[in-house]
Formats: sequence, C-alpha cells, structure tokens
Amino acid sequence: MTAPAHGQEVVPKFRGPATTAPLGVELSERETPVHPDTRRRAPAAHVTLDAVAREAGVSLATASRALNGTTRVRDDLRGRVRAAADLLGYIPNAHAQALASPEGNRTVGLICHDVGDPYFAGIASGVMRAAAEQDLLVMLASTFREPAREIAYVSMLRAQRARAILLIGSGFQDRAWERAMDAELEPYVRAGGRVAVVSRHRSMRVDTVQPENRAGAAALAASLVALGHRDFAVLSGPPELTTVADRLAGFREGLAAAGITLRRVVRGAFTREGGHAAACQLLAAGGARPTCVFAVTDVMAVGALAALREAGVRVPEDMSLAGFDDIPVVREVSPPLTTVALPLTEMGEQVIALALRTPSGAGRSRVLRIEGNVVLRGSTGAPPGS
Amino acid sequence: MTAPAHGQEVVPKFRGPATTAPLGVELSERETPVHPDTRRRAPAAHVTLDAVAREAGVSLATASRALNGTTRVRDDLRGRVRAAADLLGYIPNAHAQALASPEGNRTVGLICHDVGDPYFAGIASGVMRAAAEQDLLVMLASTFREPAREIAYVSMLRAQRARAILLIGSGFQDRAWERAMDAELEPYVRAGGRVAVVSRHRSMRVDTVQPENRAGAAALAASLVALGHRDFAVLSGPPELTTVADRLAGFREGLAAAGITLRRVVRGAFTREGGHAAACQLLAAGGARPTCVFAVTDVMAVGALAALREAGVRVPEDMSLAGFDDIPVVREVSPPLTTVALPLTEMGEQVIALALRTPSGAGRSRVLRIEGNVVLRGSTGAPPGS
DNA sequence: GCGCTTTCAGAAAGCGCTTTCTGGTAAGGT
DNA sequence: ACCTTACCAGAAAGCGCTTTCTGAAAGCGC
Repeated sequence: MTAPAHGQEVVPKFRGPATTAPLGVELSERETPVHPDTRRRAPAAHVTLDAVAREAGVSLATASRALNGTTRVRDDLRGRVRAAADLLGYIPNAHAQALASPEGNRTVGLICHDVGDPYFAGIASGVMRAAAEQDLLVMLASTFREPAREIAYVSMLRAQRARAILLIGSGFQDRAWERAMDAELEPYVRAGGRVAVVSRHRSMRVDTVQPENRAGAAALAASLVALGHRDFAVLSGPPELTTVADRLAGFREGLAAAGITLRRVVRGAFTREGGHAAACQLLAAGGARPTCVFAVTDVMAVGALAALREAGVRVPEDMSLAGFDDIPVVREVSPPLTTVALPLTEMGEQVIALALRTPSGAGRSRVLRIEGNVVLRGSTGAPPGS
Repeated sequence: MTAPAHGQEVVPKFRGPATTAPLGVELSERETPVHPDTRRRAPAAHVTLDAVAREAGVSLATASRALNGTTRVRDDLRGRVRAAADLLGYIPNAHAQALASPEGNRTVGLICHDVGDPYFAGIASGVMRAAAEQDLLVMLASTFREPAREIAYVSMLRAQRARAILLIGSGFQDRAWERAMDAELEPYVRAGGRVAVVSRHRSMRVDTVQPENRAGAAALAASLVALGHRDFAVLSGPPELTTVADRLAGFREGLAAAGITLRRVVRGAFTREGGHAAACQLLAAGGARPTCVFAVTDVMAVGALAALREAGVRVPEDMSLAGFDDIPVVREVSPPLTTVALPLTEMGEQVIALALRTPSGAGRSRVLRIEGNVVLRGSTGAPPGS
C-alpha cells in the first residue's frame, strides 16, 4: 500500500471530456493546444448549459427542457442533449436555477444548538434522512446557544432563499430575542418560506413538533412516586429555555398530584458538565439528601451520574436518578438511566415533513404533539430504607 | 417613511399549545388572526436591491457598492442606502450574488456517513465552529454509508458551487467507486473548488487530515501486551473501509513486534449493533477465549461491552476491551473504555482550515497527521489468572 | 482661466439558467 | 386544396446581483 501522498504531483489521468471531436458547432477553445503553463492559469470554467446545447446542436431552451423534462421534447433531440451533457460532464448551476425559478431551490436550513449534542444529533439525523429522500440539501447551523447567532443564521438562510427553515431546540424566553426572531421570520414566511420548529417557541406561530415535556415530566414524577420516593430534587437548566421551564413545571405538577412538594432545584448549564456541577452542588448542600433526582435532560443526567459515582453515592441504592430524552448513551451507562423517551429521529423526520407540507393556510399553524414514554431502568429503585 | 407595512397586523400574541393536551401523537391546528387583505395574496416578493436603490434615490450600482463597500461611495449616499436597506428589511439574494460573482458564494459542503454517529458529530461540531467564525454556511450530507449516495452528494455540492467539499470518514476501497469519485472531484478542483478529507482515501490526491490509525493501533497493541495479554481478538468493521484496514493492520503490527499473532478477527457492521453482534459471535465460538479484545471503533466497543455484560463476562477481570476514537460516551460507561484518543472537534476545525487555505499549488496535496493517544482506562487490566 | 488628473455615480453587460412567447411544420377536418 | 389545431423548437425576456465601462464634476498646477 502506498503511503499517503504528501506533496505528490497529480497524475493527469483524467484528460477531460472532450477527447473526441466535437459533434455540433465548433468549439474553438478546445482546439487550442494546451500551453505548458495552463496549470497556473485561471481555473477551467464550469460547463454551462449553453455549451451542452451547442454540442447537441439545439437551442438553449430545448436543452433545458430536455434535461428537466418539463415539456415534451422530440426523442432524438432529447437523446442528443443527454449525450452531450454526459460527454461534457455538465452539472447545472444551482444558483442560476434558483434564480431563474423559485422551484429551482432545493435546500432547507436546519438550526440547532450544537450537532455535537446527542439530542440534536439524533434529530438532525432524522432530518437528514427525510431530506435525502426528497433530494434536498440541508444547510446546517449550530448556534452554540448564542441567541444572536441564531438570528444571524436565520438571516443567512433567508439570503439563501431556503425552502424551509427548521429550528430545533426550545426558544429563549426573552422579549427582545423573540421580537428579533419574529422580525426575521415574518417576512420570510410572507415571502413563501416555511418554518417549523421542534419544541415550543413562546411567541412563534409556526408549525411545531412539540414533545410533551410537561406531561412527560409529570408522568415521570408519578412513576417515581410510585416507587416510593417522597423526597425529590431537580437538576435544572437555564430557566429561559422553554423546555426547561416546561419539564420543571410538569415535574412539579406530577409531584403535586401526589401531594408532594419539590424540595430542591439546582440550576446548571445544559450540558454534561452542567449536570455534573449541579449534582456536586446538590451533594455539597447540607441537610437530608433527596432520595430521587430528576435531571431535566439526559445529557445532564449523565453528568450527574458521574458526579454521584465520584462521590460514592450508589445509584439507585442510595439515590435514584432519572433524565429526559432517551439519548442513546443512557442505555450504555451503568446503571442505565430511567428517562422519558422521545423518538428523536422520528421527530426530525416529522419536523421537515411538517415544514414541507402544503401550507396550512394563512395564519394557521399545526402542532404535532409527541408523547414521551417513561422508561424505568436501573437508575431508579425504591428509596433507601424502604 | 412608512414601515415595511406588509401587514404588521399580525397579532404577536401566542396562546401556546393547550395545556389540556391529550397524550399521544396528534395534530392540531391553531388559528392566527390575519388581516383580511393579506389572506390570499400571492406571497410578497422579496425586497430587491433595486427597490433599495430606488428608495434611496441612487442607482443600482451605487446601492451595491454602498452595501458591500467594494469601492468608495460618498458618505451621504452610503448612509441613505443603508437606511433604505434597513427600512425595507433588505436581504440580498445569495443566489444572485453567487451567480454574479464567484466570491459571492459562502457555503461549504460537508459529507459524512451519519451525523447521528458520535464520531461524525464530534468532527462536524468542529467544522461548524470554524465555519461560523468565517461566516460560512455548511451544507450537510449524510450518506448513511451508501457509496452511491456519497457520489450523488458531491454532485449536488458541485451544483451548489460550494467553495469547498469536506469528506469525513474513510473512503471505500473499491475501484469503481474511486473512479466515480475521482471523476466528480477532478473537474470540481479544476474549476477552483477545494476538497479536503478526514481519513485516507486511497486514490485521492487531496488535502487530508489523517489520524494515525496504524500507529495508534500499534501503540495500543503494545500497551495491551504490556498489561500481560498474549491472546487477542479484534472486532473489525467492513474491510473495504480504509480506516478499518489501517487499524487492523496497525494492531497486527503492534502484536507482531512482541512476537504475537492475532488469533481471531470477527467482522461486524460499523455500528453499536455491529459491535454487539461481533462480540456475541466471538463468545459463541468454541475454544479458549482471548483475554483481550480490540474493537476498531469506540462505537463498536460500546456495543461489545454491552454484549459482554449480557453474557456475564466481567470487564476487565475476565476479558479486557479497548476501542478507538475516544468518543465522549466511552468515558461514561462502566468500566470506562480504554481507547486511542483522537481530537475530533479539532480535526473538524483542521479539515475546513486545510480546505480553505490558499491552494497548495498545482498537483500538491497536504497531509496533516493526527496522532492518537492511547488512553488506558478501566476496561483493560491484567489478563485473568496472572 | 485652461488642460490635466482624480473621484465617483450611473448605464449596461453579463452570470447561467427557466419560461414565456413566437412561429414553423405536420396532422386533421371539410 | 385550404384552413384549423396541435405540437414543439428557438428567440428573448427576465431572475437579482456584481462589475466593468463611461462620463460628468471637481481638484490641481501653471
């Protein structure tokens, strides 16, 4: 096996498509003997439809029609055009297509906080799968949780005239941000753009794939109560995220239904480290420890699990732990985490489907509710001493 | 000056999803009050530069220059243009820009096997971060390991005239595929496109971020031998992937250096389930079990770990297990996995930097070697009975 | 005050397509 | 044989920008 090429000369084994005589009108350029320093010259231009038409001996319009099949074209001509396109290695210029006709645009935008996060990666994976089926290209944007960047990306996607913009992840509960986002989205939609989101955006009237965060958290709370727990703490994320607010509220509701008051809420970043830190903080606090901890996302729960282990707290013997989302990793840790399962990939498929469906009509928006299923795994058990 | 006016009547009040939400996946619609006029109008056209120029009372050319700052424009005119653009909510049409000037294109393409896979998600995350810094938009493509789809995506990205195409993940060692890929890439590069890859592509002469798979696997083998192991098995992936071939070869080399012959290679899919299945197969086989197993990727190792646990094989007491890549999850499982650590995010940043750097000159390609670090964790220990 | 160079706004030529619109030709009707 | 249709290829008009190219006005030295 040859070593990877470091500074290797390109072997020009590919001589270009025009090795045979031109069929149609003369293309004098081709005849030009290749000057030795062509290498350094301006890059070879792209093959245009015009060149294909000339090669096939038809008009530009016919070439376009032959390739797109929009109108009937005589079979022999169509054949000639196809052959010419093949021969020249023609690839249409997507920008020109998009400019010439609105249907030419085959891209959608996907905005999430971080593809590196398994939650978003799961949803993105679903979006990619669905997009592939419809021959769409996805422009991905990671905001790294900066609201300003999110707005900027919407603007860029507007510039790209993306068919649809998909916003994954809950919105910020912040008036200024909401206003700015609305200001971006409203003209976009008005101009025919589609918008769909995963998770609730307080002020936005757009098609939504809505995980039942509240109900799911409440159901989880009920399950944990059923295990015998009475003493709970929550590891929460940034309160301005609607997802956090909803899950926390739902969990409280679920406890309240059993007459239990949530004892403690520790706030942390929406990351593995945030969960770790929050758990440490919880353990460091004095007083009786809760018997059960709910982390508002699995990512945080994983961090919390590590923190508990480091502190010598056995899960679930000393303390039960539950998360939310059911990202793949929670099945791999020991003990596997109890969580509220969300069909992430499917949600990704749904959100793009929602966006691409025929518009729901002026001023209408759809909400696709996604039920979360409580999955009890090894990380939860009866409270100690029961 | 009137505000953009296009029906600002939209009431920015959002009632939110009904809290009496029934559980289950269901679709509901909510209605937004809309001004009667707006209802069945054709979509409002986008604001064009022409409109801005008119609003500002200058020519199209001046408006363009004022906004892009390419040439000096009198201050008062520039101010007027900026104000007009703001007022109208002008967003340039990226397609038109890209068509009119090659520099107008601010997109790069990223092709990977599956963003849902933590290995690719990690690299993609790095790419996204670097792209954001340069104000580039990333078009993401997931091939789901179908070679044909990979080729098709390159073609689509060519059509988009992406500034650069990034290929993440090893190439297929398949002549037909290589030829087809070359045929796509060669004209692209010739036309000024940039290509960079992560992992070796046998036939491709392009800038490469090259994890030292071979050396890393060899070093891992040496470390495992040092722990006392003499009896090894490898859980391998599809042999046509260069990454698999290299890691397997490297591991063999490392063992050979200690005079050890690899006993067993079990092949599985390049996924968690593939690793699980391969491990099961290994255990099901008769004869003495190896004392140490190397899975060529962490993703497979995680599956293998689950399989071992299910089979009652203790890790590392009964059998040691090691992986490759150091994806985040391996630190969370118990025991944490020994692996060869690759700086995934950084690799993502590097590959886009490599692609965007000034061309290396005709026919030259760079290789950025990334060393992997052997990280011994709890999943490996002395062989049983030592 | 007269030619000279600068400076900078506007007209216009594309960029590479799609899609009318136009018109020629063949088929069909009487 | 004459007139309608139908069909389909080609000419041409954009799509929304950037960037020459052009020329008017202003600045300058003598």
